[in-house]
Amino acid sequence: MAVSVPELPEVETVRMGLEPVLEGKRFTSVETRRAGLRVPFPKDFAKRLTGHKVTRLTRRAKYLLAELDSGETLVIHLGMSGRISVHAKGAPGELGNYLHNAGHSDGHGKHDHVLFETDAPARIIFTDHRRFGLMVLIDTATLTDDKLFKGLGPEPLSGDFDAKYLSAALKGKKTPIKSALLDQRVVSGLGNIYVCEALFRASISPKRSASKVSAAQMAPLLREIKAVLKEAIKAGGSSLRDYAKADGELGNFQHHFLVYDREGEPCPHKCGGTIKRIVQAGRSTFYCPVCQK
DNA sequence: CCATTAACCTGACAGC
DNA sequence: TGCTGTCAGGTTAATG
Repeated sequence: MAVSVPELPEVETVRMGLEPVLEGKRFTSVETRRAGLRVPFPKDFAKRLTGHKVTRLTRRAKYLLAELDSGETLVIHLGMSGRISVHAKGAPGELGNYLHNAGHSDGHGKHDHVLFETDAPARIIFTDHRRFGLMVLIDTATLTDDKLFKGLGPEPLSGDFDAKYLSAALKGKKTPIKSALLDQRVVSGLGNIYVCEALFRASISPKRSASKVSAAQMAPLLREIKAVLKEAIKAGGSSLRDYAKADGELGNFQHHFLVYDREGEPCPHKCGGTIKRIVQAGRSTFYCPVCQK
């Protein structure tokens, strides 16, 4: 299966993998290989990072947040194809079991756009062949007011994302439930793949109008969204431990999905249906027309 | 205000 | 072999 696009669980996996080489560590050098990604790098980007310590590494939606002791936060979005790999600066293996050595990359690959070195001592390479990613620096004090974060819906794994909230958020929305769940203002962090998977698991048709998701369907929908994300995060954690033993990179996710990219295959619910692919709002949707109502 | 669509970008792949 | 065209999807600006 192809390497998938980073959604919430993948970003969380990257966060978990980066934590040991970033949290409490100081940037000793930062190098950019181009003017920017989806947006230009901030003014004096390297200068504003170098010498500063990462006090916390967190995640909001699909954004990684590296809080610095300078009062700024480094915000990283992986876009569609962003990958992060961690390498030893010296001899292989000297970093211990938190090293995820991508092996094949020396940081001079065609799409290696940003190199961070820390006093871990580790070299962190940001690779993004399609450059839909983003890196900005934002004042930590006003981070939540920033336009990137201001309109974001609740974290799907938080207690705020419950039946009461979701019913209200979907009320009056004529757009299909599939599109509504991709809207980061409704809930943040879901992408095309996990929305397809959650709707399948909850047996809800992606074509159903958002406002017409019944009260009875709300609980399964919430449960399956949370479950599929948790399972993917768990799988990501396992893969991190595997990568510590073998070559790999943070973000090289190869999950197994029930319906995504399975057009023409029999429905895994064994309802006799066949997985169909349709396009909604310009995105592929995979679902079972028989058991998703 | 709301909903839909195109644009950004490059690698992979199908078809000729 | 190599060309051309299409597709993938997170986010956002533009359009209806």
